[in-house]
Amino acid sequence: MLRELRRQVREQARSEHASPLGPAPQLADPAVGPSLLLAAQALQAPDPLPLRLALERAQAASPFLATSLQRLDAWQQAAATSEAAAVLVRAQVGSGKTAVLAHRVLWLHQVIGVPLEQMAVVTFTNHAAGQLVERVKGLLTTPVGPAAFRWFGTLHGLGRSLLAHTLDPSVLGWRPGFGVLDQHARVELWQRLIKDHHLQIKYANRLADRLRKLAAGQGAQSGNMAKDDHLVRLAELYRLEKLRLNTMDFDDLIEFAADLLARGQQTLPLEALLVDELQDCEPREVELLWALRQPQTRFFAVGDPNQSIYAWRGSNPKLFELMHRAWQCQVYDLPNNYRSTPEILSAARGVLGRGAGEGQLAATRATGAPVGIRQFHDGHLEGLALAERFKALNRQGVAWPQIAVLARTRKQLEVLRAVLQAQQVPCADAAQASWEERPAALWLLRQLAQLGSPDAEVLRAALTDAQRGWLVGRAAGRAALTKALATEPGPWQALQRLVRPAKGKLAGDPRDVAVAERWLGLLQALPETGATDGAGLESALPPLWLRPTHRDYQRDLRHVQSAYGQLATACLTTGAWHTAAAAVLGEGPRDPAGTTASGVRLLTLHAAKGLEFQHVILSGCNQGMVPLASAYADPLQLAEERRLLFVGLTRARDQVEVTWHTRPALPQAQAQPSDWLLGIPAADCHWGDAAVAWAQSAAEAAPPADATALDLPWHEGQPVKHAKYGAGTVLRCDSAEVQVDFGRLGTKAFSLLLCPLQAA
DNA sequence: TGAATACCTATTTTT
DNA sequence: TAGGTATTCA
Repeated sequence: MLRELRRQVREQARSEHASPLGPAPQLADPAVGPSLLLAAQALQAPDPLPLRLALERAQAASPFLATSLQRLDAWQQAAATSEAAAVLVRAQVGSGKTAVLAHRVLWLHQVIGVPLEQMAVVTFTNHAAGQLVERVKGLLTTPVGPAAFRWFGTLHGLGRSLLAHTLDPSVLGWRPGFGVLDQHARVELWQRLIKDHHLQIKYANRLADRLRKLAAGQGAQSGNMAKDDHLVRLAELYRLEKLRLNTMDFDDLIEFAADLLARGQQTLPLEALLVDELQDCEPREVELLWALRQPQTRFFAVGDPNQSIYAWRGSNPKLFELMHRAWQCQVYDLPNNYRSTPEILSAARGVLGRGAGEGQLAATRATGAPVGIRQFHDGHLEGLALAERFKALNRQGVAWPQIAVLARTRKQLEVLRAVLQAQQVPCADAAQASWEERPAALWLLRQLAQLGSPDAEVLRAALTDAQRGWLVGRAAGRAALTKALATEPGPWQALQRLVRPAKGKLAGDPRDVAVAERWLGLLQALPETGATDGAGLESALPPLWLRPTHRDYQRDLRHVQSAYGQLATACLTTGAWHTAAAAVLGEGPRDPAGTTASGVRLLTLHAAKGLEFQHVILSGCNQGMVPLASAYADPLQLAEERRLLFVGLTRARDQVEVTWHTRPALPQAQAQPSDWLLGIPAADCHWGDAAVAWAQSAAEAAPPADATALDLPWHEGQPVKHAKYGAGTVLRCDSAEVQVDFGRLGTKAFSLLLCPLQAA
């Protein structure tokens, strides 16, 4: 029976992952909601008698715990003190699930007598695990050492810990003391293998995705490939190389641990298994949970199917139901939201539509302000308005970190971040900021760091790099470059020959050649100007090495300029280019002025999960962004987009404002607000002056005069000066960008935010 | 070798 | 809709 259900879960998870089109077999319409079965059981209010008995037991074991339990509501108490061996807690948003989880740990430990060392408590992030441990420590009357929490952490952490200390990975060929490859090291290893073994890999930019699909048995074909490439060989080489280096990647930690446990060679002394955010577990993580649980292991999982937003990564929105059936779990509900105002919760329910089915989300707070819905011309103008709003809030005593701006994509946030910073609003660092997320800047810094000791191979790689080294390559033809590199004594000579061919005629687009020449000059100058001070640096580097027509040009430009600034600072202390670049690479990206750890938070809807703020702006909720236009192809995806908006709205304690743009910057977005905003009950929201604007939206193609006259700093025909290009004339200016004609030097575009122009 | 054509994908991310 | 990649054609 169990085996059969387990197979079902696995198959289902896989099939949903494999083909997001079409619902999995045997399942009801996902939009109907998580599980009517679960809902029916959970509707009954907790019986007071067992609660009283439970509190008495707690009192006998630990008066401190009993006091703390009494501060919970009846639903929370019932879940935390359940006598059932397997418990599922369906926690509505903001209903105190972390408190319940912490109290459950204490209940099991102090009342049932389970040693902390024999509990595995699994969270989704290390941050969440840390918070939980702190909470548990706060409920303990006697201090315990860190060893007690050896199995508190993420599933990856647990897998690693088990493989290192409890299980025997030598069965699989790995030795004790194995290392772990992070995402970046993994990519570098692939690249090295491809190079060393002369592998032909197509769609190399989608390599991770292709390898994952291959591992899932979905074949090696991709895109419009007619013939196989060396992907299968790469996968095998990668496996062998990991063995040789005695390292595992993140996926291996989960998979190997589950595999070894399933073989049953070692049995864990695991008395209790507690899981947070169950709805987000991926198939291989579910496998590990299954392998972890022994017959005697008490199981306790908390989650909210309404907040399942990772199905695209493989998590199964039906996991609650499947677990419930497989392990005959007792189900508890936490219906009371202690976070948000009734208006916010009503709006959140509204956007969930039919998916909210059970209607058990109950508000406990006093009435607040309605949800505001406002439109702006675009992200830039919204940013300016938000800056004033945030400053006013801050003057009224709202701390910066109590304000958050949420958007569907990171690209939307970048615009807002730039404007807010330009307006001196402190913004918190982007979560997980790393150079890996800034490929253009990373590439530049790497080249500079390497140039201290020019190495022909490094330079060759730089110049022929498919994504970033395109300039020189295109100016002369990449094949010609490769040939030149092979025939000339060194890369410098090869470059020179290409940029200035013997006949004296420049090859390729003159603009490309001009930039290539600048590059050449820069590269040649670098070793000599190693001691350049920071002051001259920014003007010494060409800002145009990126392709202006590239989709990510503005983003890359910002990143590169930010990296220049950091490099300039580093040069002041370390002196030489290459050491400064290496230092900057090591310290990670620091955004320019205005960025602090305690500023306004700008987050994607996904990244905002699990957080809460006093004031929340949901920015750019245009039709086509929320939901993303592509989600319409698949009802499962569409349901997930609804949950995503639900998550966004419910981050707010006091106030939410939803905004949309009459001139959205991204092509997928339409010039109208998301349809789903209409699901918000009229009593709970306030549509700015949108009614008017909406009616006008058809006439938007030619924006009204007052929209174009919005305090733009430059106007058509205005003479301007630029430090490098000299005198020019403004061709065009919108709220984002100004285009200037510099005559012989051609036309340049500048972002208004970083605009180095002066009026002539 | 280079140009033209065909096809696919776009977004979200922890460890 | 556009931009990137593979493939085909000249």
